[in-house]
Amino acid sequence: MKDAIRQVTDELQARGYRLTRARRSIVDALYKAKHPQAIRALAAKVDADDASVYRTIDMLSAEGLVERIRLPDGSQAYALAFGHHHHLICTTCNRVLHIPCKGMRAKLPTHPDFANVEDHEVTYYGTCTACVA
Amino acid sequence: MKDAIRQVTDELQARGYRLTRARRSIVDALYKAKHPQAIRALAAKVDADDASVYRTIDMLSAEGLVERIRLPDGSQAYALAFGHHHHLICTTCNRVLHIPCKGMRAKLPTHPDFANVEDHEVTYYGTCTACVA
DNA sequence: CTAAGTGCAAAAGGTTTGCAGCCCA
DNA sequence: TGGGCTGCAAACCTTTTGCACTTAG
Repeated sequence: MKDAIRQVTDELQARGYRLTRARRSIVDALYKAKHPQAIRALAAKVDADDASVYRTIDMLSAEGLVERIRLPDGSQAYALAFGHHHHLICTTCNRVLHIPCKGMRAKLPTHPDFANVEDHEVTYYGTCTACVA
Repeated sequence: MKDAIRQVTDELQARGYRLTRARRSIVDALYKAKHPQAIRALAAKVDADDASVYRTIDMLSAEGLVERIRLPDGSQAYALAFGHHHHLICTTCNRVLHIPCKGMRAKLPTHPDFANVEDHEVTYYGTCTACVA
């Protein structure tokens, strides 16, 4: 499954970005992490300067290669972007689970002041099995 | 419609909080604002110290009297809390529109590692009529 | 009257930025 | 080799905290 990393790095090169040690390290860490990573957590475990981590995450985010997840406490975490999906977040341990999006074309909302809907984001909050003690 | 403010202040007193000038000013500003307010924007227009604004927003948030809205750029904004609803956010001007939640009991998601879902949050992104130039 | 709440100022973090040097293509 | 990136360090901004004073109840 090392292909997930290759997929991102190849894509970066294809888009004209250089493949540096710092960037490899960051993509690698994002891949290895089982859960979305807070920027500071990422910076701590990566072979790159804090500034580079911020710069790289901004870049990957802008390129749509990582997705930003907003945790219940208001902080943000990042993960390699996959297909469109929704999140189940455990309000106890902040674990993030994914559910594929089945498509909601049928029930897109309408509003007099809104012209068109381009994207959507759904998050469910609850308790994961590990936290129901 | 001054009742919306009274509703919050009365509720605060009922819960044992003191009704201070700073708190009045903050609730008032949140009410008068047509759109959700970033903390710093709020602090700028309010008759209270920054520290008090942070403390008050935290408190109101914890009491469920204000809701936190996450804008597409990752920043957060606050507004007096109403009934449960979803958001339509214009990705051009950041305007936030509300749609009442019709209830999604029927289609709550399931996941082997998740015990129960207690809450949900839905946001649609698109363009508002004012921004489709 | 008296404790909750405020303002002030300092400290603590987090993020951004400028720039000299490095190193990928 | 050259320009994109990086590391470093300083600057910047936001948020938190301690404490003496104020004030709502």
